[in-house]
Amino acid sequence: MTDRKSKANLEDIARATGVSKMTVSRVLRGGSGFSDDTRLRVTKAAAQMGYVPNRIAAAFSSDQASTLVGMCVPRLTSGLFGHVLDGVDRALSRLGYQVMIGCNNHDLAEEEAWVRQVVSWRPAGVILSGRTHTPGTVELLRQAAMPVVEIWDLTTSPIDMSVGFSHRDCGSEIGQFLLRRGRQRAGYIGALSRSDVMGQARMQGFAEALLRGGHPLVDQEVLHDSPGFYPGYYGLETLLARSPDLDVVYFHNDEMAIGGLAYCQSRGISVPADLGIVGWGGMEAASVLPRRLTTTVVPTTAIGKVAAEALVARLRGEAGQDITVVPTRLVPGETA
Amino acid sequence: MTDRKSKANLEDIARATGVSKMTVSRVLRGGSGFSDDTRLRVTKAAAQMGYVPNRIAAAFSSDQASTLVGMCVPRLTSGLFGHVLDGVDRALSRLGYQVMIGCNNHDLAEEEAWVRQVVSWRPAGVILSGRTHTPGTVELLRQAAMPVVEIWDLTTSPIDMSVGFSHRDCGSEIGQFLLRRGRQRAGYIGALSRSDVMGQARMQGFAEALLRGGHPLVDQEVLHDSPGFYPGYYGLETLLARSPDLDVVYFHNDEMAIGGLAYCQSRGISVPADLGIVGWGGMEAASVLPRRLTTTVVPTTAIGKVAAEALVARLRGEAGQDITVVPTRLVPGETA
DNA sequence: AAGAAAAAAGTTATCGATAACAATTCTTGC
DNA sequence: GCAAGAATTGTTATCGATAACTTTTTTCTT
Repeated sequence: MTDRKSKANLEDIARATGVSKMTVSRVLRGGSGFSDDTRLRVTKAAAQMGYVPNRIAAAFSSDQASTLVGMCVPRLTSGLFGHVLDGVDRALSRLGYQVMIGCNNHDLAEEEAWVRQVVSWRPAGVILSGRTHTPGTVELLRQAAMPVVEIWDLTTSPIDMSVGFSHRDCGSEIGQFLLRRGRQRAGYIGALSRSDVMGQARMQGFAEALLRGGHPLVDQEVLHDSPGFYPGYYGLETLLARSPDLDVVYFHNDEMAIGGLAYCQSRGISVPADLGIVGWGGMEAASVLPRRLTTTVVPTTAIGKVAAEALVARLRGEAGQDITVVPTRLVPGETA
Repeated sequence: MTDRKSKANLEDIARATGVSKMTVSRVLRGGSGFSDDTRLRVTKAAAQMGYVPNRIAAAFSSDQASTLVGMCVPRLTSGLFGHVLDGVDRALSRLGYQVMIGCNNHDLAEEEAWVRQVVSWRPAGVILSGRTHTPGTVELLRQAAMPVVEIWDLTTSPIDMSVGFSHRDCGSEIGQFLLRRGRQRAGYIGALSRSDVMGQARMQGFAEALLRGGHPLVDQEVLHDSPGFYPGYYGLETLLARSPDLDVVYFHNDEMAIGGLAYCQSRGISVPADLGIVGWGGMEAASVLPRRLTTTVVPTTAIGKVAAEALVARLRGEAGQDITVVPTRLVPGETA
């Protein structure tokens, strides 16, 4: 049974065991410098008194002791980032760290506000999404002098470390793939125009590949909306009204592409014969459609895991690379 | 330009401004008890020196000051919980709180381990998923004496507060609906049998409603797998092999139901004529299928938001109800 | 068995902010 | 102009754990 008193501390245990606070601290942290007999008595007393360590006090007394890691994603409702978060959380919680989340809604100012909050918790490290940040964000992180991992969009000049892949290359790869398949009049449907740097990078890589192949991008429709099914549906409607002769459309992501597929079905447009549909991301739903979606599968969980491990390696002073490529995979599917 | 020194503290600002630490603290916390002149000088100096408050120290010096809230979900990769998390994070970050996440993989022992970690951070409050917890979890939370919100599955005897709906009622409502539609030979496909208490509650409510209506559940297939598309696909295959005469199948969730739909399509089973398909959850993908899935839509974001607000209201000593029902909505769809 | 080395345990100072209380400076009414 | 009260500012103790250092005890070695 636990003690009535709501919070026992090291001193209480020390008193109960007849040793000093310091010895209790050493035992409970599992170091060395105490006898087996002492260890048994201390651990027993701690358990009996329902001792819950005070990490606030521990982190306060020693900067090294923080087991907090901040993790910021653009959207919490995206299936992809849920998997990234899962990869991060699994890796970190196994190693005794706790994850503080943040969501910046694809807004760099919101990201800075979040970083300011999280840095005030003196975390062991921070994981950010994307390679673009405000100067204030960068300054805050540099001052804090802790490991920082930028994930998702690879950068060759990270604040500290970078784990991910090139969005530009994703777009470029799809462009080349479509040219090889004989597509000549491609369109693009995007979302979140102002703020989504990474979607833009894919589009640029796509457009450049098409241009190099001699069949430049015919038209694009960029919605000021979140990238979901309905924007995909109505985006395609708008785009085709303007450019009915397209033979393939590259979407911002799988959800929008599935919306596009729904539009084609509703209008009797045959996919891929009349129109090719290509997504991005590799959401699970895309793989059980009647026709498997042509898309780029992103190794979400792996990115989270690798980022977490890189961060911890840095904390432990182990050698590791600053930049880790986690490659994506083009899945041909049956829609293009 | 920020100062060279990596971390300025209250004392540095006090020295630079010629006032006491306490006055600086008061100004930066935006209370009262200082002149406009002082406020200006202090805020200016703080900005110039790149002061980042130390929340560890603040939380340490006063138990009231923690702005940390723990939030534990069964799975981070579920589309539904991503929305719940989003609702929680939006509400809390707006009010100046930070969210520490956890994932228990539908395992109560993992939940207890997480609670032990999070309580050691002396958070302002905790949000858990589900109404079932280990005695250790309950004891830890009671000792910690802080607001606790149990979400997702409503309970009339919460540890502290409960926000959600009844899973049993969800199942029951679907059962009654199907009976009204003339279905008489229903099956059920579940997942995660041992640990998912909430899925079990839906199944029980479903089975009871069918029994009361005079057409008891014919067969069920419960997979020891995560509830995804493929388990839905193969689960239906197994179930129909055993009980080919079913006229409707209730799935653990929408993802599995969509997998089931894919199976029907591949085998030429006409939905809903030959077989009705019913899901649960209301994932976005379900609403853009060629045939809109019959399902129960769960107000995910709202639950997160209401839970966060209830927690903060409790922290502020405002009156509020301990139990809040956030109703689900049966969407008839076209698959049953 | 003495001395050296190793192991075990204790002491003291400290991290940065805040609560509670004390002291000082400003108003204001008469 | 002066006391009373309000507004502003300062002082001291404290939260719980840990680092760094010191002291005591045990274990070896020869």
